[in-house]
Amino acid sequence: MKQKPTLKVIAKELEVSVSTVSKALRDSKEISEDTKQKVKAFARLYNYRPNNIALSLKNKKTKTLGVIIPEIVHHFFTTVISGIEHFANDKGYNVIVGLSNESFKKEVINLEMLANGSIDGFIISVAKETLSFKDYHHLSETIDQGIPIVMFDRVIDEIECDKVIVDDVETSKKAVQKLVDNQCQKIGIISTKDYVSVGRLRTEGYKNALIENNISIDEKLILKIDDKFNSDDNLEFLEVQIADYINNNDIDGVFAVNELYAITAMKVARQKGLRIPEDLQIIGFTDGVLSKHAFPPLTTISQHGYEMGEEAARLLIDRLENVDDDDENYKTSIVKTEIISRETTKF
Amino acid sequence: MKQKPTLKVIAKELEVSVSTVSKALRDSKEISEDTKQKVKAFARLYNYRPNNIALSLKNKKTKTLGVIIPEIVHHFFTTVISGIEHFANDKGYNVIVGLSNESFKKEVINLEMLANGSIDGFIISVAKETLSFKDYHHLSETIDQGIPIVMFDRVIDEIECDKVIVDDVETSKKAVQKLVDNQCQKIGIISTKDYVSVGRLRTEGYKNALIENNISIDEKLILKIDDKFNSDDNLEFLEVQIADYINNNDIDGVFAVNELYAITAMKVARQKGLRIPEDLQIIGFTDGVLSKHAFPPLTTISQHGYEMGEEAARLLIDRLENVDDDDENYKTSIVKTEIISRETTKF
DNA sequence: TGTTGTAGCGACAACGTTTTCGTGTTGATA
DNA sequence: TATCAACACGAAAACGTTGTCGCTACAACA
Repeated sequence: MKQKPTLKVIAKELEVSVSTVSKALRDSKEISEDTKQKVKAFARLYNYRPNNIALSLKNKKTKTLGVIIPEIVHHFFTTVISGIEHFANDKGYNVIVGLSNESFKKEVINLEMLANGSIDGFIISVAKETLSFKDYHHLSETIDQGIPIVMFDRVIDEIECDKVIVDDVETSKKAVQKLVDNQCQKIGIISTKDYVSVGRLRTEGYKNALIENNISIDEKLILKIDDKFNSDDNLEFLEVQIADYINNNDIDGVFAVNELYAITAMKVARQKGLRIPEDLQIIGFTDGVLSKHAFPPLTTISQHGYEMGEEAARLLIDRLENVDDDDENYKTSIVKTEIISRETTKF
Repeated sequence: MKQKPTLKVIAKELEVSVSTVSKALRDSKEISEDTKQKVKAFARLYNYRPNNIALSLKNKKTKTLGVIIPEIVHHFFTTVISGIEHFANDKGYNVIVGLSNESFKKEVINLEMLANGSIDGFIISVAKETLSFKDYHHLSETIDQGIPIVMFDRVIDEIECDKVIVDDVETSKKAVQKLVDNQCQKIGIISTKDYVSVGRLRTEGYKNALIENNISIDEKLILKIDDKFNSDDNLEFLEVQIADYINNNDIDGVFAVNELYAITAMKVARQKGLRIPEDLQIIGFTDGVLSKHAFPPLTTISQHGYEMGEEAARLLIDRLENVDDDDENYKTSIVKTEIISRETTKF
């Protein structure tokens, strides 16, 4: 087992000082070509690499980004992480991932664990519990300590920071408009409780579309699912709620605010003997593997998670590397969405 | 913006020495109750937290695990990460994620980037490219430097380290046996090229099952897909290959070594007018969202990714925290699998 | 009174870097 | 020969911690 060599051991071996070695390796012109060659050869031979931790301590920068998300077993989040990783790695940053599991407490713990010097900044999508508790002290304190945060997807208006979102209202409106254009007479929405910002906004878009088409809003057609926590656990409960909803409202078009709701609606409809898209047209939000491989393939709205991730990383790194100039003027990037027409809509 | 206080500023403020502050906070009995109270109160007030980086440097431990996987947009890997995260966090470790994108070069870069002090050990599932190149120097060098590695899923026999796998051969045999028991007459397998260890092993299990049932092995029924890189890009190519295969062999049972292959086979079969499971029974390896929500829901083998992640983290942390005693006796954990019978098989 | 013990605290080194500043040796110049 | 710049290198500080050691003051003891 070869231990990693340090400057010190190289220095001792070559009978020069630590500073000389350091300078030689960084090609300082203070050092003669001769010594440089010797030091570099030796370093190469022993595969010297500067210790990141020591550099972090010295530079007060870790070149590491902390990403905190509700859950990782979720296609949208993984695409976002991919985007973050890609951009960050390109810029020489590492990514450290924390999972909140939709729990406020875990979110706080994760944040605190990483805020003690381990990372330079955060990219975060807040937990549902945090949203429902409306307790954001951990976030504002972190920002207060000079650690920048970029929020994406699930975002908090009250907190001032960079944000990356899709235009939920406008996008949802477009989706519902598509259903209207496709001759749907009775259009419903399967959404979340209002404390989840994206659910609220998408419902708003749904309403806007109806209003613009002079269709009256029927609150019975608005289903707000309450899945506070991990959705996988209460899959059956979800199915029951959606079955109830579909059985009690003879809708012929439905807009679901996420993939799972859409797929479940499809399943329930099939059990009820409805043909898709003839009897019921469905559009889901968030394009994931499920939508693509569903039968029939689901018409969805693509959020471009990868691009969101890249953009979030870009905003964060920009802020980290230009601390001085544009302080405090926070941006919120809106990444564009796209309707991917597949087979659960007539067109 | 409040900067994080350090021991030094607390010391200056309280007019004591840095060591006194450090000791007071760690409840050393060298310090009088009086001073302890004062220091602690002050620290609480200013929300003092020790700087992780400084601790890492001092202790030569980062309490961070590096996880390197081929891609994150993949349900199996995300469940593994969940398991790792959970166990690691419980033990006070953080997790830093690197993506190889199935590329040898990126795997090496990621490894080197993290091996310079940033992490205490690795958990890795190697890239397909690495497997096909058979170039493992980066892995052996890392181990040589005293940084332990735990491999999972895609594993390299030649490298000595802890490993977490499923018993691919035995599990696949069971799956194929199920098809035999379900009266399938002509059973095929959709696998990967042999350099992917899991593909090779699963094919072996397939053959074993046939041999045990005195069924002769027909190489034409063994399809070895060559998707060297990211599977999402050449989805169509995949479909063509599988369509060719299904159209040219009138199989009535097929075992696919992963979820995507199984789903694609189902799609192709449907297009051909085959009824599932009446005309064709399908079993997939790796239980993911796709299988669960497919239509009809897919019978699969669950790999228990979460448990694999936990086990990998356990092995790694065990090794990190007991460096002295059981050096060099590497374990390979085999986590058990389970056939989840859904609707693509008759029983 | 002199010795010993101990409570309470500070100085310092160490972890591995980078960087500033100083210093000794050379060779050229006045 | 004295002065000075250029060159090549070393010493030391700094980042924030922890732990060892040493020091002082005072109390207890012989």
